Amino acid sequence: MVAKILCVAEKPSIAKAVANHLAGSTVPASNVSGIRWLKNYEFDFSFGQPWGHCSVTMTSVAGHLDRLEFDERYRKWNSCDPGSLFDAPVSNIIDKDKQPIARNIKQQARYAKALFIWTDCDREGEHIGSEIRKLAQEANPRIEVKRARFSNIEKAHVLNAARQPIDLDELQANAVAARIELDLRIGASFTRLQTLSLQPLGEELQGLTISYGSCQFPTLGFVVDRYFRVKSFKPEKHWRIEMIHQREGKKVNFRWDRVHLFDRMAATILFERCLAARTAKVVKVQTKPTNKWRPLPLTTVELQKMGSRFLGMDSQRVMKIAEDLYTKGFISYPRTETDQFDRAIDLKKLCEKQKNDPSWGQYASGLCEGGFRTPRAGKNNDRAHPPIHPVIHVTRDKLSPEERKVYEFVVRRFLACCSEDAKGNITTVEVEYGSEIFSSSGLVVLERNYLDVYPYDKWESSSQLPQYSAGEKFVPNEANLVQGKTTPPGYLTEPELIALMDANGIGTDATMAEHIAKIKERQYVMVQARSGGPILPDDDAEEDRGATQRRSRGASSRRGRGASQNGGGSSRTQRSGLQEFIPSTLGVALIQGYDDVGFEVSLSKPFLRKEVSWVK
DNA sequence: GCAAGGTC
Repeated sequence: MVAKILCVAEKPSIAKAVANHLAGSTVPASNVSGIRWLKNYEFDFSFGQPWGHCSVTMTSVAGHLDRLEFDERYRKWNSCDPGSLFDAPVSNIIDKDKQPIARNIKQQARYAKALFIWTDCDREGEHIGSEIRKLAQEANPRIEVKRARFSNIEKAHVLNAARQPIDLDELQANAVAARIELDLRIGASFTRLQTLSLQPLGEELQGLTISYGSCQFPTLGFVVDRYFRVKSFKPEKHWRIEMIHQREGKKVNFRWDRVHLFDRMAATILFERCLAARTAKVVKVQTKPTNKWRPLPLTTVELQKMGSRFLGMDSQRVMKIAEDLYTKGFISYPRTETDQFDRAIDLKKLCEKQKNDPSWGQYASGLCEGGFRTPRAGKNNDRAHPPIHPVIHVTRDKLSPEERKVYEFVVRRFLACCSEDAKGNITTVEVEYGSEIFSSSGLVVLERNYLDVYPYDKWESSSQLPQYSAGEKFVPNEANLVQGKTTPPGYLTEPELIALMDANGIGTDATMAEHIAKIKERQYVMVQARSGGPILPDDDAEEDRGATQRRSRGASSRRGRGASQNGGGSSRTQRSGLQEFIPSTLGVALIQGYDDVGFEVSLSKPFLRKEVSWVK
């Protein structure tokens, strides 16, 4: 008799894709009673030894099945001292809406020889695998359990994974079990303690849930930390030498190599040497090619950052839309840390699918006709999902306005990844004036390449430098000692917060947006549109030019480092319209309160959480 | 009325 093997994936889309690959053709889906979107796929497949030719049922769960909860008598908020939640009995239950999924696995496991677990190859996937195993073994104690190791759903890779199964990683599964229990006990006990003891302190606190969470607090901590850095900022005076030369009707503003000095006397002495020298000497004129690199393949974190920067949506909204697009089959899985495409994915074919779009179709055609370049590879690979990319072409009328924005971004980003870098020439003129070196540069963009399809990056030719030749001397038209001062940082913006959470291991790509939404909902932080004010970390701001200055306005546009690779571009345009986070009195008080308690490890800082969720 | 992590 043919052996039966049960395969269970983490989500329906993987079950479907894997089933079709293993079967070699589209497998009909059969319904599972009690749950509309769950399907079973039945087909034959030859696993390697010892299983051989088998009859397979492929199905899935939808994330975790189990939920950890306190026993009945601890559930009411006033039923116990919050501290007792640290050792109150807890148990795993399966929510009612997940019961049909569990029932399906048990039914299918009953007559199966083996269970193959196809959950994502990450820590949570390992734990979900252990939940599936527990169910299967309840129905069939003798079932053999294996795990497929796969990092994408490309056919050859999937077939390979099916034939070389490994074992579940118990250590990782256990680490997640510990994480779940800690989060529940600490979250529930601190939340009850805070809410019950703080609410009576003020009218404004009535009815508020004053929650504590191992991720929400470090998230809030970042906002509060920045707030205090802005508040306690003391401007420092500095001085710089400005030198302007006019030639061919153009005003050339030379930058001082030292940028500025905080010592007035030193700056003055250097400035006087410049004046004493009278003439400046051109020491180097150099024109060299420069590139602006195309973007890296798209990760979740990057999608969220770009969303709040360019699409006018907060990170939670962007993720919601991206998930909808994924569910409809328009884009790939939107929760990924991977910024490198696997060789096995046919990227050209994906470009081809975009050929008929009225906006970027022509550009996509260009890629198909020779413009295609293999994308750059970033440093991250979660071995579970490819970078976010469009799966099929979708016409405008099938999308809501917000869906359209996110889909368009995903497509343009993908096409940009598959393009050539932008190319230009940068000319730098370096002069010696007194004892000091000054320089100025001009950029000519020669080939826009990926920029044509990716308007989110800016790289434009600057005004051109007049001719200079090495060795020549000239008398500057103006030389000034300019006093400026350092400017405070801005309040934290959403892309900055996401970057901090990412770098410090707070939350996962799937949950960072939720934590941000949570601290807003709890009224720990407020959001305001960034407008004017001391935003730009640019020493041109807030200059006090004093009485001696003759410098004309409008000549300062040459300050930018036109050729910086991967640079963020001018911050002024990118930052306008951005939201920034200001902590509420409550938010500040909570963070300060915890810091004042002086735990060995600060709960407002990310270090403890990072240790809990650290992988290897 | 609590957490964070999956996913539909």
